[in-house]
Order: sequence, then C-alpha cells, then structure tokens
Amino acid sequence: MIESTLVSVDVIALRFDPDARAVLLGVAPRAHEPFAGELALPGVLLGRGERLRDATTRAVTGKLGLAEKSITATGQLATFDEPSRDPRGPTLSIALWATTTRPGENGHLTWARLDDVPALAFDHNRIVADCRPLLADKLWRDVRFTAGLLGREFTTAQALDVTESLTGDRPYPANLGRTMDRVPGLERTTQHASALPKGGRPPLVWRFTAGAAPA
Amino acid sequence: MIESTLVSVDVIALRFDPDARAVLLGVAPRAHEPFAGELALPGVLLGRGERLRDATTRAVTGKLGLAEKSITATGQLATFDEPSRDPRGPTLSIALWATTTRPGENGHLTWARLDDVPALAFDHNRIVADCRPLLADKLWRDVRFTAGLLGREFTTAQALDVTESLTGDRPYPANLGRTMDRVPGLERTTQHASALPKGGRPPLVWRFTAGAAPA
DNA sequence: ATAATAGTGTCTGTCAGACATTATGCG
DNA sequence: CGCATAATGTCTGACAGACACTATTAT
Repeated sequence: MIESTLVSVDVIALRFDPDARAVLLGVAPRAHEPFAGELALPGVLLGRGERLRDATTRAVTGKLGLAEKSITATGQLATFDEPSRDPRGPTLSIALWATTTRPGENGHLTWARLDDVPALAFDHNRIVADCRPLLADKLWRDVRFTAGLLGREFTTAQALDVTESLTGDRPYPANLGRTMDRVPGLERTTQHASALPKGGRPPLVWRFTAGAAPA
Repeated sequence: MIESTLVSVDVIALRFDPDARAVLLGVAPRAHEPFAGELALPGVLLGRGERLRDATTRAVTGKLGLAEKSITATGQLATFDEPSRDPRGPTLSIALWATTTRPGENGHLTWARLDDVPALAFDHNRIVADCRPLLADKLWRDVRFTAGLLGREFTTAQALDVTESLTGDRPYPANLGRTMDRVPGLERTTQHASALPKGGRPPLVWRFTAGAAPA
C-alpha cells in the first residue's frame, strides 16, 4: 500500500470594500512554524472524509477569525502539487475561493488589495497569481461568486470597482451595464442609491433576485 | 493531528479515432474489489510526494496498458469530494485528462464514444459528465490539449469530427477554419491529404509548429 | 453656475452562425 | 459527366470597445 499524501486546503478569501473601492484578499500571520509570524493564506489540513466546502469554512473562521455566517459563497480553483512547496514534506494544496461582505473583527487579519499582495508564506504568492485569472473569469459568469462578492444589492459604481480590481482594467459604464443586463438573476432597478458626501449623481441600484446570497 | 484523507486520481483518457471519426474515452474493467470486473476510468491512489502528472501516467499505463511514450499531454480538470463516492471509505478524487494518439494493445482496454459512455464504477459517470464541458472548453484554447488529441498534423475534416465529439454539434467548415487561424502555433498549409477511398476532394492539412506534441 | 459623479446613445470593428456557391478528386 | 467530399465568399446579428453627450446632485 502506498503511503498517502497530505492534503491541505488554501483559501483565497475575498471581500469588496466600498470605501477602498477595491477587492481585498484576506491574509493572516501564521501561528506556528514553519513561517511563524509571516502572512499566509488561510489554510488547513483536510480531514478524512471532510468536504472541501467544510474545510474552506474551517480555514476562514479559524485562521481569519470571520464568523461562519459571514461567508457568502465558496468554490474550487485549482490544485498545486509541487512536492517542495511545504518544507515539512510533500503536501498537495487545493486552492479554493470564499467570499464575504464583512470585514471581521480579528486584529491579526489583514485585508490586502489584490493588486498589491504582500509577500506570503509557502508558495502562496504563486497560488494567488495563478488563480487571479480564474477569479476574473468567474465575475459576471458564476452568479454565486459575483453575488457573494457584491451582496444582494449594489450600485453600478461598485460593479465598476470590482471589475477593475479583478480584471485589471475599468470597463466603460455603458458596456458593463449591457454585460450585467445579460446576467441571469440580476436586475437593474430604477432606484438610486443615496448620494455620496462629495456630490454627484447618485448611482443606480442593481439587485440579485433568486439564487443570490444575502448581504 | 487530523487523520489524513486518501487521494485518488482518475483520468479521462482521450483518443481521436480517425476511422470512427470520433473522440473516444479509454476505460478498462477493474481488477479488484470493489466493482471488480466493471468498467471504470483508469485511477490510482496518489503516492506521497507524487506529482499529479506522474500519477496520471501511472494510471494510464497501469490500468489501460498504454505505453508511457504514447501519452501526448496531460492536465487538471476538477476535484470531487463526495465522501460516499468510494464504498471503502471517504476518498478525494482529482480528475485529470490525458491524450494519446494510439489505440494501445491491451485486450481489456475499451474505447467508448464520448456520447455513448457505458455504465462505469464509482461516480465515474458523473465525473465524465461534469468534466465534459471543461474538455470542450479546452479545444482550440489549450494548445497542449488540442495538439495532444489531434497530433502534429491533421486535416480540416478531422478537426470537424473532434469538435463535434467534444461540443456536441458540428461547426460549419468556414467558421472552424477561422477559429483555427486564430490558434497560436497552428498553421494552415497548402498541402492536401491523400484522398479518401470513397472519392471526394482531399482535405487541407493543418500543422502545429512550436510547442506541439509529436504524433 | 461649477464641480463631481453617473447614465445613455451610438459608431466601430470583431466574430460566430449560417448558407450558397465553387473547387477537387474518383469512377 | 455525375457523385462525393471539401473549401470559400459573404450576409447577418450579437457583442465588446470607445466616446461624446446628457443627467443629477452638492456647494
């Protein structure tokens, strides 16, 4: 019988911050060796028979200190099998995504801009870099991902910010509006959000109808 | 310490058969319990520290009896984590793809049309069904996959057959030609293949230039 | 009014879908 | 020639990119 591999789960936890106008990545300093004290993606060893979904929750609540209820959606990304990625020995890493709409209350938790991720432990910078195009691809395509990130209601301006954070460039409002018109379960309302303190026309509100996550 | 999960690797091994004019899936009867004698995807338990690429090769050579050299390309698909998918206990299954251009010589090996896959052991029918859209998406996008399946040189007629097998409908030749014109590393030659026994105009030959797998 | 922000109309080029037409080889 | 197969020209509609212009709010 072949000795079995260790499987860890590393989570790309994302949150949209309307004030920073950007999508942020949740990272926290490691509590133990190796890389103790260095920032890392939240990750746990997958338990025997544990679902990936449950391991994702366990990593995000345990390592980032977010409440389980604040996780709005999760999903798979890719698997990393470089044998030397963990100095303790070969481990497989399954990269997953999770979304939340709340900042959490853990003092050690750091939210980093996706375009300015700090140095992370293990091969986590590589994981983030490799997965970023996969995440960009999910926006406006994977409804659970999009609704998990933006919440049930959001404005056109926020949609522009999220798109820019994930894809790297900012679409024209008219074009993004047409893209969103074609997203199933997303409807353009006639409501305007409350105006900003700086003045300017208040943006329109968009709303997910059916299978959307709560804000 | 949490008891670690078992990880198996299940391979969707594909071959294009120019005579059958279809993409075929390699399956073989299981040698041991559970499901002994039933057809299944080639799969192995992932060894500690083993690369996914190596496990794929091991599964395809060991279970299907293909020569290692005849594997033209491999890659990842998705992970299946249903705990009850194996009656022996919870195992994670990482689904991978592999391509070959040769039929192999193992008497137990069965090549099944992708649109007529027989009943398979475990949740393998579900794996095939879930991964089929992922495979269709790779055609003409993932050059390694496409070249692995079609070989270094192929005709327009074969390209039509492969596309029909994977996506479910047959494109118009003119449209597929334009799609292939935009594939990097793939060039339209002016050579015609030898005519068919049934007569008819001989099809044009297309050729992969750089990073393509040998036929 | 002016600044700041947001939304809309419309032109462009690209590209997939769909045929009809033309081309090439065999008997 | 007629049959079988393959390739090509071209029309259409969908859609992304790009801008100019209009709309709404605060000061």
